[in-house]
Amino acid sequence: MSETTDASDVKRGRPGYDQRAVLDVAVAAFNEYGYDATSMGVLAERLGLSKSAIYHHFAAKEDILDLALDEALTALENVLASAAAPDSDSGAGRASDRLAIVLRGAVNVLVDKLPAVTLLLRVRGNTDVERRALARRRAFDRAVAALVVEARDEGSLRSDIDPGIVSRLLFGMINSIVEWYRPGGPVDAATLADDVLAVALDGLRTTAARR
Amino acid sequence: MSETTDASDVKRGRPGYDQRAVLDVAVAAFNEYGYDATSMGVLAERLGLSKSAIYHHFAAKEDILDLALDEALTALENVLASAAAPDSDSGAGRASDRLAIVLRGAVNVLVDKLPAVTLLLRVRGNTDVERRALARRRAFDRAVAALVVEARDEGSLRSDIDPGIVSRLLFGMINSIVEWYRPGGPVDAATLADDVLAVALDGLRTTAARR
DNA sequence: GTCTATATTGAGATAGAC
DNA sequence: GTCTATCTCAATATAGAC
Repeated sequence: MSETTDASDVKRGRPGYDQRAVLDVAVAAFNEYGYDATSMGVLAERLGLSKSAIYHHFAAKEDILDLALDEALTALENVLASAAAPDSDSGAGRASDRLAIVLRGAVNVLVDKLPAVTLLLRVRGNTDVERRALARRRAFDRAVAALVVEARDEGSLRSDIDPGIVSRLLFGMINSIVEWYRPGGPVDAATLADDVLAVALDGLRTTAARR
Repeated sequence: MSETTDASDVKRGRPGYDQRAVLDVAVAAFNEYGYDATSMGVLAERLGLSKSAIYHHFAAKEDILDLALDEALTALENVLASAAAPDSDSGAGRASDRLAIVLRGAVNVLVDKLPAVTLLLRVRGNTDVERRALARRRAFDRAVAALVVEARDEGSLRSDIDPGIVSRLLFGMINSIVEWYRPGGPVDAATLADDVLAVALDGLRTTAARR
């Protein structure tokens, strides 16, 4: 798995792909066509390689998926860890503050690692690789749901809606960003995170229009 | 396509499937494994039929997809039509009222036709059938986005967030319901629609916690 | 690190009997 | 409306040379 490469190894004169370059092209294709609908043949075409050359970098098609999913999941898990760490700036603050940190962090990860997270969100659980990824994703969701319960219990969040539904709707909103967000577009990650938090916490209705 | 069948034709003694019964089983499988990952072979297994028997009901695998997507899209388009009709109870009311009708209607369609809508939301656009479905879906999204603009312009919705982002986040939240909602579970469609509207319009934060 | 084969499996779909 | 048998093609993956 670990390649002894120096930095100059990335993007050299002729193709000469390394694992990372193959990964990026593959993940982009997976997101475009869907994992199953993407054959090693079209991957090879996009890379300008033969199919067999890809097998020099990955032992199997599913290993490409595995590596991409791990990238997304690790980033998300780090967000949770940083919000929970007592030594961080969020430390042992109010649950609602920690929740805001996690939501903002999730939006940032999503934008930062858009291809990998997009792939993760489409995993169905057909194979062992996919099931392992789903298990890690569910653990993340459970941790956020627990944070929502905490925030409600401390009085920061409304208590008239089931916290399970709240956290699902929250992440439904956040996760849907992968469907339309494109880097380099008109909206940056920070603005996007602000908007998500604004809608989620204060809603869309103007104060004038509230009954 | 149109079968001259009476009502007693559905579910007779021996298998004796009609198109609808095949459709339902197929769509369930498509949602479980993904369309591409679902072979006619496993479909046949689930139906207790041979592969070739399925071709008596549908000329091609993609025709099954086509019919299911049309079901979901027609239902969503009807929601729009009913909210826009000047003779309906929503008629030519305020844009925010019509928007609320559409959102509530979309949640109901989603719950009512959960398998078909789930399938629709996962379409990538690889084939003509999928591209046609995506085009219809985009038209729906555009109509809702226009309604959001109207509601903002009349002063009902906050104007500090781009209306394009607002409508995307709104439908991100609503569409994500297919990921976890299961009929017969603890929450019914009406409650769910109430919760979605409550979060979207008024937000999660308690009034006490607002700065 | 890449290539040209090729092995092997499983896919969607058809023919034609019952 | 369903079956068995089969066609055809494309998929993942491997062997072994350069």
